[in-house]
Amino acid sequence: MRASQFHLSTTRETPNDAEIVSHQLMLRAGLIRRLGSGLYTWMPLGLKVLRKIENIIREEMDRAGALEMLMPAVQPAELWEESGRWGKFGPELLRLTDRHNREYCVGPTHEEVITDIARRDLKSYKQLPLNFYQIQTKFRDEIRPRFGVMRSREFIMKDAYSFGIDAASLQESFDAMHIAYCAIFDRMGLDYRAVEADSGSIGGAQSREFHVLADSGEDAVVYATEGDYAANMEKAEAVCNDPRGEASLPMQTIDTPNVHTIDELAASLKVDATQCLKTLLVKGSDEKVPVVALLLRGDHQLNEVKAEHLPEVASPLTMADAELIRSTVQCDAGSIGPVGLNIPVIADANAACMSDFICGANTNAQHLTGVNWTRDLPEPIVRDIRNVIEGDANPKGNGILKIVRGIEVGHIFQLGDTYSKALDATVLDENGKPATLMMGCYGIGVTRVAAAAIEQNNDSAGIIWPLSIAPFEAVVCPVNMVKSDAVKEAAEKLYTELKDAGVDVLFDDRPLRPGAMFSDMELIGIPHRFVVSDKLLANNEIEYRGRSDSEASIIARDEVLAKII
RNA sequence: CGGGGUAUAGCGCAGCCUGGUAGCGCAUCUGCUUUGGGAGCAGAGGGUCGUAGGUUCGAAUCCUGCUACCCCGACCA
Repeated sequence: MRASQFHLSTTRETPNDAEIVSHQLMLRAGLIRRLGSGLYTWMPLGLKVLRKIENIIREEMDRAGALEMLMPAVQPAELWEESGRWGKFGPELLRLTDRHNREYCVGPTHEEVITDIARRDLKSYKQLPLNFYQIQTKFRDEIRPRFGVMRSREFIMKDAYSFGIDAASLQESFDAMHIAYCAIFDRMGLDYRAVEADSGSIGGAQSREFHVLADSGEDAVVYATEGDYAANMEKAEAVCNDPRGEASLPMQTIDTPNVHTIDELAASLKVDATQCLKTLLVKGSDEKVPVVALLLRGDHQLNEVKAEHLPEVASPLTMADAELIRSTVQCDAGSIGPVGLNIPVIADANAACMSDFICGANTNAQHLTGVNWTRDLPEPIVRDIRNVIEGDANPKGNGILKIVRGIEVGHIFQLGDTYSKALDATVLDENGKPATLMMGCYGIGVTRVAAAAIEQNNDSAGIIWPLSIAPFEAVVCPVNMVKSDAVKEAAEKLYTELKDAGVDVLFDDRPLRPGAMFSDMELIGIPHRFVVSDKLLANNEIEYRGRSDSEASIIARDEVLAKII
């Protein structure tokens, strides 16, 4: 491709509403243009990147035996009513009405459609297992789109859905996808982790998220320093190996005026937050237990997903409001404690192994010190309800937990029979009896991968594309071609040679000064750069510089192909 | 949804307080010179100042409504 005919459109200045580096660089390099909130046009240069990402995904999905198809973006409401999601899905589902007043949504995902296909098309266990996928535009009306295509409303996703006769078959499909995903992200040259994720309300089902590691990531990824344990924050298991200390202090009531938070409590008593116990009141799961107390060590944070899964706790998790707190403990939030409570008390393991601790006295402006389990209050129910913190013990063995930031680019998940049951998708099994299909779903955010790759690979000059997803693999930069026929001829020849060798090469034939040309090519992140100039030609040489090399090197003209093939 | 902010040329901004008919940098176009790290000089084009109304002799500027966009928050015991 010749740059003069490719509409490269780079800018030196950064648009002021771009917060993170990938968004800034994508705009500056001319990969994308914003149309509206969370809506982006992919320019020719950006589309080349998307196509390369898609092709890698396609090749690996095909290799894993999945079949590509294409479903409609707009879906009838009836299907969603059948699955029960028309009512459950919140405002992020974009709903619309056609001229006949029939209701539709723009698909944020395609479980309903694919399950509908399956129930109509699949009749026998002999047709299984199957895995269908598509690469298609989705729409989710995000509360707050941000970070460019990282969290946009319209985005391109690869979604796949597997169908098996039983749980074992589902597990096989799931494992095959796990392998395929690793192959995909390996080929893209990304630093990523596959982590255990919360599997929602479906018990026993497996769920893995694939995160590209980057400091700007929106998710916390937890991994163990020894062994291969890795999980996201919702799922990461918090364990407590510390023994409970002996009770050494008597329980005392102290006045604590103007103390409402753990920080204030620790500061006023000059103790560590780890000595304080935090009591949270949440709504219970039924009318008989309207309120449940959740206990955490002062420095720990509640994990809402874990709490929500507890049978005693209402789902979705709802914090008790001021009125409910008043009627339960006769004091305000900030002075609540577990001593003398006659509601279910659920403590995190670390909270349950505290001794001589400090907590609210259930009277405003008072706290208790020297509190001890068994002696002063009954043993609590112990459950994992907190977020892990850096340095926690590895729940699966030796070592400790570390926390890094990640960008979720893929998710594989065992759906089981949730949708197949709701939509009655069955096939006949070996005994001629109807069997409900076991489904898995597997997503990759195609557009997000592009942003994540930049987030992970950039420097002050611009993007540093991994070779496999770079818009061009190499660029030929002639110096002062307008004046030198020799340079023009040599550059044309090099360009043709690279092209004929199968290299996706850009020929920067624009009449630019070298500085401007180099800056542009670095901004858009082309991995290999070859410079042709009169001086170099005199010695039959070419200058080569890899995008992440600190310096250029001079190579012989006939070493060019060997350099990159 | 709550709070804050912005809207002036393609992009980044000034002008607004104190009303008098719009300017700077980058980009664009023309010419000449220049050509190994975002060139110099000379010239040119481009804006219903988000939108609707109000005040005024006169509004980018003051007032009101609307719209769009951005940021922060939605863990508090």
